[in-house]
Amino acid sequence: MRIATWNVNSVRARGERIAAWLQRSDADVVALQETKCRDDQFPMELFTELGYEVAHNGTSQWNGVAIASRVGLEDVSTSFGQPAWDEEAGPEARAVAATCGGVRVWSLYVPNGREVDDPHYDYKLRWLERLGVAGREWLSAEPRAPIAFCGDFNVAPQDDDVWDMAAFEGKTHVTKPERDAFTSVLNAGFSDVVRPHTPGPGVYTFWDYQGLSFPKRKGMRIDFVLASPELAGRVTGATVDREERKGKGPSDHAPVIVDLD
DNA sequence: ATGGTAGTCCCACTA
Repeated sequence: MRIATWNVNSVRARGERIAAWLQRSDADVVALQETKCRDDQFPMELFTELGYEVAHNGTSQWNGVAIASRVGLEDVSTSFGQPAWDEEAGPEARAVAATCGGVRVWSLYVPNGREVDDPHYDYKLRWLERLGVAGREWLSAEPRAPIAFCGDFNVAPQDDDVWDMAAFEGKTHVTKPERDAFTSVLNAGFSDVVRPHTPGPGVYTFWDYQGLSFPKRKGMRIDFVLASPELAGRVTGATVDREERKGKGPSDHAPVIVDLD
């Protein structure tokens, strides 16, 4: 089975590329982030025509996450107890889960902290820490559960995960609290199953649209597949599809692909 | 040549 995660930066603006990529990549399950639309605006036919079922969580032009699967899609959920930015409005559309081919897949779009002194930074930390707590609870109840946390974590956990640490002085994505919050998810029993197959430095999943970042290789590795122990043991390979960042109208993120036994 | 982006509820905000 092949699973993937991809921040598409608008599913409507990138329909043609996404359909072409699905056929080229041969992914069985793909977790999408930043669909940037409501459920009623989601281009469902694009996926159903290719044999995928879709679970989408989108409430506005912001955020939006989905799972497309051609190996089944059961027990859809949008909550792991995550905090809301606005408690009255409820949680933002940043999480959706489904059981696909026996694997519990989560598509996650971790809040962008904006600036270290912005309230969104604390929101980001709380959101990630709650993910770790939820993961720990699930594995405590079922240690052999095959669970994949797929998504855009908006954290570069190691210095090798950005092109130049000096450029991140005082910036988000690389601060110790963010890295500690990311580590809290790892400590709950999840591991980055992509890095062993894509050693750095210089392997990234995101390149800003601004300033010719992609040709200059100024990228960041912020998109991950974090697997429970049972699932991690089934991983046979992983790649970052940086070719997808090229050409006309790419997302600013590349798809990340994991192969399972 | 020393700046050059792209998405959205369209021109202000998000990333």
